[in-house]
Amino acid sequence: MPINVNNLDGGPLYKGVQRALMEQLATGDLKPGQLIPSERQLATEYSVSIGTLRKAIDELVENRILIRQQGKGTYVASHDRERLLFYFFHIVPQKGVKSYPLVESVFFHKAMADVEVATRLNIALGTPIFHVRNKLSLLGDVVSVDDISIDQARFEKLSAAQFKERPNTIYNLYQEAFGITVVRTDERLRAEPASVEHAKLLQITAGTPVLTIRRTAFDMRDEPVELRISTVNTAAHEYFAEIL
Amino acid sequence: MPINVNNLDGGPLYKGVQRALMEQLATGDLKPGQLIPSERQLATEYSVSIGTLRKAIDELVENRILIRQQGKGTYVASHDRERLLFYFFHIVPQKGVKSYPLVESVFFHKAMADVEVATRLNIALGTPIFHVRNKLSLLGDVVSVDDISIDQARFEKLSAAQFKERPNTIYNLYQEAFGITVVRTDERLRAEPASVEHAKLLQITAGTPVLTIRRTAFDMRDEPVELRISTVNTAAHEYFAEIL
DNA sequence: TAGTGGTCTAGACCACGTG
DNA sequence: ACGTGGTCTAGACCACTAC
Repeated sequence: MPINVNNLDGGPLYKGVQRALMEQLATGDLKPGQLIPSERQLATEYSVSIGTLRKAIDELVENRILIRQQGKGTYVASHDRERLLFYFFHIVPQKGVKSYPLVESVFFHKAMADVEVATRLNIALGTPIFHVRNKLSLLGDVVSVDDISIDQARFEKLSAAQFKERPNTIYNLYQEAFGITVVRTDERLRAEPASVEHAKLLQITAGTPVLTIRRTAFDMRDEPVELRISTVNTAAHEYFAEIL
Repeated sequence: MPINVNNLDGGPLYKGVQRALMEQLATGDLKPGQLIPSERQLATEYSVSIGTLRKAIDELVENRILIRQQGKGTYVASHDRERLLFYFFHIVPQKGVKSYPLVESVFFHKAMADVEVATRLNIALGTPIFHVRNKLSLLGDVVSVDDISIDQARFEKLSAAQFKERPNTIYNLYQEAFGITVVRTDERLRAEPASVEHAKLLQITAGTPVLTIRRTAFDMRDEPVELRISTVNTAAHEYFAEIL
């Protein structure tokens, strides 16, 4: 049964196919880790040529929403450890090789959105949120304290236990328990003096310069999901980004 | 006269075409700002189909080495102000909109590579370098002091005057005067206490937390060109990066 | 009107993974 | 052997720019 994605909107045909696929992803019709139909099959379904269908998928693969594997098929990307380590975790040792951090929970609170959280998450001031604090260690040293804020309305029935017992990453939890996939983040960095509270957790003296990373995470519909403020001790580690 | 880029190497045909084009770019056969031959023309030259030729160009356009303009043609990218502001300058006001910094020269010295410079530029310790220091201001406030190190061997006869009188950016100078095009950078960020020297230039007190950005710039052959250490006052500005 | 890049077709054959 | 994605062809027509 052919599906019509023609230019009811005016744009190119392959963009229509792309939107149709994205819709299936956003609704959870196609789930992370799942194999999508073959290109020939999809081309028939949408009544487009194989070339056009491939062009639609090309951009989704570039954005790491789909993953092609020759001989096997095309998968919906999922938040496995390596993927997250590679794309979303930017703290590396000043000397040595990147590794995965040990995460320990400090607390799990209900709270209300302050100005910064409300602005970044695009919700009203005072909206109920979860405020989670984690400690991240590399090679035995605490290098970062993460303060995570998420809208309670988007994460109903989330419990401290889910946060503490999860075997995988937090983005993995968002994806598996709530169907929310983080596809993009933006990060704002500043140098600030460590607060007494953070200094204690980082085992440094208050006032020592620390790097703060304000990261807003966005889902497939480009709506903000999470604000995470990481307070990083850059005595032996640093933030690394490759541009272009 | 058709040119042969066939599988003497084994890889896909479009990769061969891509390498042939890259070679013309790296040698300066095709210069920044210049219009390259049309796709139909190139397809004929290299004896490939238009689809294959387009695929070769697609990746170069993604890497911002070429720029397509429908109706006009395909250009070699050049380091104009907007391009650099957009891709390589990451300091933005905490509140307000991104703008171009005012650059003032502090000094222009000959020096010798220390351990850090030698490591990053992949040259021997003590190699003669230029060490340039600039002040960057946004909206009247000094926000960054940039310490730039480049290998004297790669920039022969570079003068202080060239640095001070240039109407454009430094990368533009590299490109126009030395044929070196920066296509990629990596950046490492730390929070550190401001040195007396830097504090004075930034008009803050020594020891105040400042953000340091160690940026290594690479050319089209992926060889390091420049190490730039930016010391940034993040009282009213911040570093911004979009991930993915 | 002529030339450019942008989209689209309807195939063919190759390289890879799995049973 | 079969099905998958990867490459490649040889066109056609559209949208945009410039003259």
